[in-house]
Amino acid sequence: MNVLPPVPHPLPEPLIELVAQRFRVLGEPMRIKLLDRLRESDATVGELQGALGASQQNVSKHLGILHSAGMVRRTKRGNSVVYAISDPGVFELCDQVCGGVRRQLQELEAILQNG
Amino acid sequence: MNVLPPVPHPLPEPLIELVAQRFRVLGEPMRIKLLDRLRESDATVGELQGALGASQQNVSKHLGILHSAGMVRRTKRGNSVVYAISDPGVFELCDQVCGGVRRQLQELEAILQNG
DNA sequence: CAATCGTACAACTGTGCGTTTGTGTTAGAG
DNA sequence: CTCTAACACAAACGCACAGTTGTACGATTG
Repeated sequence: MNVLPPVPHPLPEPLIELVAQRFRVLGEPMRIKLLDRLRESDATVGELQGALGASQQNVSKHLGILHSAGMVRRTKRGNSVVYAISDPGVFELCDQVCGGVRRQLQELEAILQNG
Repeated sequence: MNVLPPVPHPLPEPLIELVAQRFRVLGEPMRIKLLDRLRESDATVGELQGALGASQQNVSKHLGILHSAGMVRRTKRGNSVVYAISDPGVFELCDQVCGGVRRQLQELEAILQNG
């Protein structure tokens, strides 16, 4: 396992592009829901479709995007395709953002109560 | 300091919306650049404009979005307005994503070499 | 007070992305 | 072999947002 050197500053242009792209992949509620559901357990397209109440084409498309981004893994099982999280780092990201959001909400609440 | 309870699953709809929105704010190269520059030190709109080679209106607009998201802080200093990072958690996010991207690039490289 | 600099705001245009609709492909059942 | 179900791929529509231009506001300077 090789250790990565620290992130350079300023960030080189192509890296910025990649980072922004990765954030953009997570900037869609449907994809957050898919990942959140997959966090519980692996699932087929049909199961995800039922769980989220979305059309098959829509689910499949977003799963394709998540797959292109290397966040989920595809496995054929009989007639179905099973999806699973392939990069656990996504969880930390989401948790971190969730924490940040809730911290902000708390601050807002505090302001509303004290002001 | 109150401790936040662990994140519930499945994520409630409004929280998902907020999380996605937050990711979307970071899904724009210009805003990543602004944050990356502000990481070095606080700066005025003019300074940021010069450092990034963008128009003043554009810089101001993106700073406004970052400010609405609570990621940067505004401070008046004489004739100018100084912007600064207000949520250091953004750094961890970016670093984490940077790490993830570079890890992926390394894997790709390894595949290309061994395949 | 007038002039200038820095900044924010509003209207407009173009484009990228999400959604929908339709079709192709593969695996299993009869 | 035919039929059906599950999934992926492709094209069209519509919306939301990034970028540009023009303008208005506030502060500093002379």
